[in-house]
Amino acid sequence: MDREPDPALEDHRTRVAAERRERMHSRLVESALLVFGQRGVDASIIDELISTAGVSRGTFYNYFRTNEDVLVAVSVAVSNEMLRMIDPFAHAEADPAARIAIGMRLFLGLAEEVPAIGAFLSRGGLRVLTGNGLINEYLPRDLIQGRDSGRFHISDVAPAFDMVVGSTLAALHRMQNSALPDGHASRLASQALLALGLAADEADLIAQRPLLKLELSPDSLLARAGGGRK
Amino acid sequence: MDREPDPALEDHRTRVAAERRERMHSRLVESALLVFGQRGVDASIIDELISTAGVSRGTFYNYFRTNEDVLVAVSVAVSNEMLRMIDPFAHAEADPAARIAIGMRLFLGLAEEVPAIGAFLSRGGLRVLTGNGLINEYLPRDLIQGRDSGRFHISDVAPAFDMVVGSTLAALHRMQNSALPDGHASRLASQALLALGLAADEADLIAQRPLLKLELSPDSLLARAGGGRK
Amino acid sequence: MDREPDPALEDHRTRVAAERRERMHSRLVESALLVFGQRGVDASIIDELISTAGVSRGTFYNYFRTNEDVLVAVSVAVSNEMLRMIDPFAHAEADPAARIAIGMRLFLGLAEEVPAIGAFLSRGGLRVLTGNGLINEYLPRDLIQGRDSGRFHISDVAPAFDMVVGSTLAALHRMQNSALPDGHASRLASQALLALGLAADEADLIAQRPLLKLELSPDSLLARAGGGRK
Amino acid sequence: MDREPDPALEDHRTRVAAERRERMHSRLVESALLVFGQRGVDASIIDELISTAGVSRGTFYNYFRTNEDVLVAVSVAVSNEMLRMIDPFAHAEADPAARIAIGMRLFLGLAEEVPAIGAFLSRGGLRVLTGNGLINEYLPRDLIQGRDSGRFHISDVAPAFDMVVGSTLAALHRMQNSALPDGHASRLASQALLALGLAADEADLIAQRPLLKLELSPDSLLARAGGGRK
DNA sequence: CATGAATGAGGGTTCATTCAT
DNA sequence: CATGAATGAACCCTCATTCAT
Repeated sequence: MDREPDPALEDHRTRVAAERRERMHSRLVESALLVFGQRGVDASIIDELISTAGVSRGTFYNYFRTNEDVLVAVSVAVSNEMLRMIDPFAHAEADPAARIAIGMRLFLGLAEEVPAIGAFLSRGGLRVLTGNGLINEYLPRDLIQGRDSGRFHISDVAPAFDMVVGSTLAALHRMQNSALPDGHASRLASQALLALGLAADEADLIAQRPLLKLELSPDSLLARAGGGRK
Repeated sequence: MDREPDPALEDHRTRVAAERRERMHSRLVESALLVFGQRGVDASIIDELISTAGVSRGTFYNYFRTNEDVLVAVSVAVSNEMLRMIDPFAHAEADPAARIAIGMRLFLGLAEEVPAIGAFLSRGGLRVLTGNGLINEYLPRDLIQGRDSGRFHISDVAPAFDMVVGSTLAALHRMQNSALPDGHASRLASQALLALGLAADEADLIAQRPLLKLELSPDSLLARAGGGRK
Repeated sequence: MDREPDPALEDHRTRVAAERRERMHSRLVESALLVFGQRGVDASIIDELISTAGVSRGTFYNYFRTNEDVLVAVSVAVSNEMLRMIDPFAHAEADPAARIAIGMRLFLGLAEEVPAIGAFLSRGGLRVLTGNGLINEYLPRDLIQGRDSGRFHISDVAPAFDMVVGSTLAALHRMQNSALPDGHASRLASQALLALGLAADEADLIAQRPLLKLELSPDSLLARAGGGRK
Repeated sequence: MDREPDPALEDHRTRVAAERRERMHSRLVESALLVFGQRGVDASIIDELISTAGVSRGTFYNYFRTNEDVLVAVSVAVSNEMLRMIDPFAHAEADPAARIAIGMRLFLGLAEEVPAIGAFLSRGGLRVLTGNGLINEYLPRDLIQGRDSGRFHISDVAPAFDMVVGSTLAALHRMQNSALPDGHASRLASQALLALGLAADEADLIAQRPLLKLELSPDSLLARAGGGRK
């Protein structure tokens, strides 16, 4: 007799509402990814974002408070998605050299496959790339493992990190003007392995191993953001 | 009060006026360098620029038309100044490997010595760095020479360019948060030489050669922009 | 699950629903009183009101339609509550002079006792005070009675009304910055009686009569709004 | 030969610029006075202000930064103007009783003469009235002088202050709905003098003395804000 | 050429109100 | 009835650019 009975109904309502919120959040993040890629990560995007996403001004403020908030959300989402794509392949390898080479190549491959991601990361540069764990977790771990196991001949992790990340980013930047020539990513990876102390023939071998084509799961941010297209 | 042509006087006037214009232009570029370094190359800077330079709004528009104009002017000025500092040392070397190692180290050294330059280039990233000939002219030439002479073992210039520039920029970015550890630049250069195909002991040898301290000529942009300390 | 009219049950349901409505309405009015007191009667309060009351946006609109609606409801509620407190004491007096003095003093006493009320009335000013019958009914009646009986020497009710109400409101305003000094209300009342034509010694006598402490009934708006302290 | 000669020209420029600034400031304050009077002192006025003043949005921000800034500026300007009008008359009187009566009557007279001022002060209430020295300086001084000289029989200045200010403000509020009846201000003043301890016949005599009509100097804020009109 | 007031487009933010669940 | 996401009108504020002096 007293109000609000039916806990099942409550649950249902709650769940449905949470899902709706989640979907709207994704929609905004997707649109933001596109806009940041086109206009740069420092641009004032709210107007263009809401028109791209087709929502009202007020809705934006129900999810984010500032431009910076959005940038962080997009960075995190991109970071998660890329790791989700790359990690399975990288972790199939026991050799840190192979993991690094595969990581570089898949990273550039994804950026090429999904231009929105490429543009976003290129515009964001090191600020976005090293600011949200996209790379900060896995790469140092691999470098340390390689050094400690004698696989790499490096006295210090930091310059090696700079070299791997910087090389990749420079190639990503190059890609924004014109498609990378065939083999660019492989050659970049091969150079990186050389720099880490591998012998030339082994570096080439590892960096040129055939790579499985990534499958974008159709509900991922990457797929929705225009993947498989151009 | 009445005009008497007097060609000599005319000339003098013209010359003085041109010098005044030149000084004001430099003053604006210097201020812009500082502001871009603090607020990023995409920031709206005119207000802060004119207050830093201590000139009026109208004066600014007598020298530049847009924000982008200023960015280009600063990029060119920085590029010229850095080349002017680095080139004499690099050109003393016949070996392209040594030139590249010296270039990377001096570049990072200058950025450390003159924080305004470091901040500006870090903020500007590849867009500024590769957009104004700062590096586009000298580095490819060295890479080609090294490849053709058999000094480098690279099949393609582009990945090598990406590696050298990207590594350096990543280190520059790292420097913005905390001073580079001793030897970081040398190790980075050594890695780069390794990647270009030099043997490890030679790469180390070249990358660790003692470096003369750069002298900032006191009227250079770099010196005025706060070099030598801060 | 199927409907069976059962009139008794119907009545019960109806009654319970009405009580629930009533309680929610009171809760909203209380919260609004607090918020108006803190932020001013012209502030946009809905957001803060619903969070203070702990209800949803939609619930608010089940009870009120506009900001102004709420202000009216609060004014009426405050008006009713204050009259309910003050009237018994005032009506125990036959002398209109005594009634006015007691009214002023109790009014200020209540505002001091229940800061939320004081803040609300001070923020609302004459607009709230003279807009909802809080005073419009009783004070003119007393002034007319006093004039007609020869107790007051006033030629016109309006200036006397302005004097009584204005004085009290100014004191209320003063109270918002720091507690009134002892005797302030009494002296104010004494002045008012003087102005109405009483002799000085009689005015003092009446205005300084000891006053019973008001008891806030615990379910009143005043008590719930933080009365009895702060 | 060197730039920027002619100090006379400089002076002229500077002076002209300062005058222009001054005029624009006045124009904005005038418009703000009107808008505050119509919409209340808590209203968001910038949009309406700039359209009333016929200036651009940016111009507003060249002179004020916030709504509150404008309110302060208007309060100060009104305060200054009113004092400038009233003071000469009040200071012609040696008797503090006469000064207070004249002050109350001229204040109300001005508010009636210049509806914009009346509306502004009524909307602003005690906050504006006692927040900017409009009254805080002169009234307490007169009250103290009257008390110390034995002219007034008051034990405390504060309640007397509240009575004078509160009465006047209540009358000002009344005036916003309909013109004050003839003699309202005089009767109010007479009551105030009674309350301060004067005898009834003397209070009446002083409060009913004929009053010179105020002359609004044509360049004053008051005149420009619609004085002499309705 | 230098100055700085004025401009107004562009973007940011709040908040009363609606409505599907 | 209660809920809270979505809406969009109405504000607020900045800043590149122009122009009279």
